[in-house]
Formats: sequence, C-alpha cells, structure tokens
Amino acid sequence: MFDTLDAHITRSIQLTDSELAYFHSLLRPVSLKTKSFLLQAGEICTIESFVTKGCLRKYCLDEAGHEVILQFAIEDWWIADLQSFTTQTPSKLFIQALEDCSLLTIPYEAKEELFRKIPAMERVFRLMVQRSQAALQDRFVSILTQPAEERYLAFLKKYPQFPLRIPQHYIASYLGMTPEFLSKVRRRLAEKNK
Amino acid sequence: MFDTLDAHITRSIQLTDSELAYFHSLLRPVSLKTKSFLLQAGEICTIESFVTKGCLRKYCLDEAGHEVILQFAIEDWWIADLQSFTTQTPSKLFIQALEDCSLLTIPYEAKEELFRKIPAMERVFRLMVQRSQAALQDRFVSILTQPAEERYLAFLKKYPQFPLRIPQHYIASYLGMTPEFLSKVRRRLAEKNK
DNA sequence: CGCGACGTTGATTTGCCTCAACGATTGTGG
DNA sequence: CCACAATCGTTGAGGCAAATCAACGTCGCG
Repeated sequence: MFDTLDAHITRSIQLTDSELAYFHSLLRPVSLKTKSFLLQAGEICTIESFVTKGCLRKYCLDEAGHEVILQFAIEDWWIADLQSFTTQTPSKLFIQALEDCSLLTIPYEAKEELFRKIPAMERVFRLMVQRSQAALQDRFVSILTQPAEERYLAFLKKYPQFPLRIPQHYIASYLGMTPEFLSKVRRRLAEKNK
Repeated sequence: MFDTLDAHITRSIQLTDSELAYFHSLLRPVSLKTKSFLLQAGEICTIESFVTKGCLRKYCLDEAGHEVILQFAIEDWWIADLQSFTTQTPSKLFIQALEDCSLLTIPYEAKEELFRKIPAMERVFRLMVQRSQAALQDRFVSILTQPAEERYLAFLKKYPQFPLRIPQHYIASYLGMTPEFLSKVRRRLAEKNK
C-alpha cells in the first residue's frame, strides 16, 4: 500500500526504516465514492491526500458559476488545496472523486509533527510544490500562447491515459475552453486525419 | 542591508544570531543596470535573488516571439527560474532589470549547503514557493474567467504602485492582453469616470 | 422505462488580436 | 546642446478564434 508513496519520497531524500514507519503511522486511509467531495468551498482543507486508487478533480467556480478545473489527480498523485491547508483558512475550491477512490491522507497537525521530527521531509514537500508550480506555469503560458487545438494535442501527448477515464467536458475545462468548442476541435482533427 | 530579508525569514522560522550570520555569509551582493539580463533562455539559472532595490521582470517567448511576462519583482521579492535552478538544466526564461537593481543572491551550491546545515530553511523556501503557487493560480483563474477590464482593475487594486514604475505594455503582457487592447480598456474606463 | 449526464452540431455574437499609422516623450551620440 | 532614433502609448479598421445559445441524439443507470 505504501510502496509507490515510499518510492516517491526516497527520490528526494533518504529515510531510515523507523523514520518511514513513523511517517506511515501518521497516514489515514480514506475511501471515497464517485461524485462525493473530499473538500468543498467554505471548508478548511484539513488533509493532504495521496491517491492510491481512483481519480479526482480539483476546481473552483467563477462569479458566473462556471467551473475551472485546476488539477486532475490519479494514482500516485497528491491532491489538496495547499493555500487553505497551509493557512488553515476556508477554501475556495472543490475536490471531487470522479471514480471510487482510495487515499492515504495526512492531517495538518500530523504533517507539522512530521516536519518537527523529520525536518528533511520539508524538502520532499518543497520539491513537490516546485514541480506543481512548474506544471501550472506551463499551462499558464500555453493558455496565453497556444490555440485550442494545439493545447488539446499537447494534452493528449502528455496524458494519453486521461481521455480514457475522464469525461470530455472536464478536459475542456482543464484546457480552458468550452465543451462545445472542444467537440468542434476534435471533429476538425478527425477530418484532417481522413 | 539584510533587515527586510531577515524579517522575511523570521516570519516562517526562528534562527539564532549565528545561524543568521552564517546565512548572510552565503549571500553575494550584485548590482544590475537597467535593461541588462540576470538570466537568458539557454543558460542555467545558477542563483536565486532577493531584490533590495530596483525592479525586474521574468518572461518567456512563445514560438511567434511574443513575450509572456510571468513575474515582476520589486524590493523584498525573490526572483529566479526555480525550474532551471532546482534541476540545474537550461532555462527557457529571461530575467531582465527594468531599473538599476541591487540584489542579494545565493548560488545553487550555497543553498544546498544552507539546507544541510540548517534544515529548517527548507521550510522558509517551501512556504515561499507555496505563496507564489497560490498567486499564479489566482492569475490563472482570472485569465480564464475575467474579461480584460476586470483583470486590469484587480491589478491596479492589488499593485497600485506598479503602474508608476512599470511601462504599460509590460503590464498588458502580465495581464495576458496586447498593449493596444489595454490602451483601449483604459480609455473606456476614463470615459466611464467622466 | 424514463431521466439525467454527456457529446454533437449549427447559427450567431463578441472580445480581443492584428496591422498600420501617428504623436509624444526619452535619451543619447555627434 | 541639439538632432535623431528609439521607446512608448494611442487610435482606427478589419478579422478571427472562441463563446453563447439552443436543439438534438445517445447512452447508461436507478
């Protein structure tokens, strides 16, 4: 159960077996049914979650009520509203299961205790945030510079497995376009390849 | 010279005087003339810089050669291409002085040594990245959901001092619109307020 | 079976871009 | 210290990518 998570960590730092066991002792397994929410706007994000099975989406709503999807998370990804988690203030985001999920979660206080006992773990999480920052920056630039069709093709190339398990209108939202337009983009691509 | 930087750090962790002195010993002051580059695409980002005086911009170029401004940095901000810095691989970004600047820089190896000697410093930088991540996420959402006029008004409210020292076409790029269009947005706003 | 979720299609609209031209200001080398 | 170029902001005409709105077909599921 902890294997891929441990591999994840030991890529950044070395831990002794007892340190690893201590880390495991802080984690709480959680199951989540399709469409149920791990977090809703207004709540404080009390846990960070590592996905061992299933698929989730993190999104926010604009004033008009439109969803903007900020992240998908599948197996071996972490998901949380770090802003709310770190400051322990109400979130503006939703985290929802798109499939039945199994998670390993760590509560806020446990994570702080982990950092006190094993300061090197700060490094693991720092590098994690840096990677997600880099990914967000790439998306930011692509939205500003690439037309919808190129964004969709790049998405297919980077995450070929996602369209197999994620409804198309969520992918449209992730790519910053309407579901109708993504449908038209796909038709144009299909006609090209005839 | 170190005052605001120290205040910055002690907001996240407590350091002894000797730890602080050690940290200072790792920093190198750098001066930068207007329009000169701290980093150019293709180079490896070897330093992280804390701005004690002046103003810089960080940007990338798309295939068509258009600039996309990712960050402005003024006094008391850090600036670097973290992606390139962390992996020590060639950057795709430019960092350029918009005014004559004074910086406190820390080289890659010195930062690693700092983390080895004072692991708690990982926390300082983790929290820094988290804050910049949150800021980028807000910009991301605003570009996807707000029209140009609202983005500009929100920018003025958040950074009222920036238009006084940053050329307008750079602000347009930061807000994800053309300089021509920002000019038209401003005219419409001026006419409203008559 | 009936309903909701999902994807598609077409008609219309629009926010923003592109391109081109033009003043105003700055700064810099002769 | 002036002249000229570069930088910067503005304006207008025209075009386009993508949004909006509305209707419809198809699944899968309770």
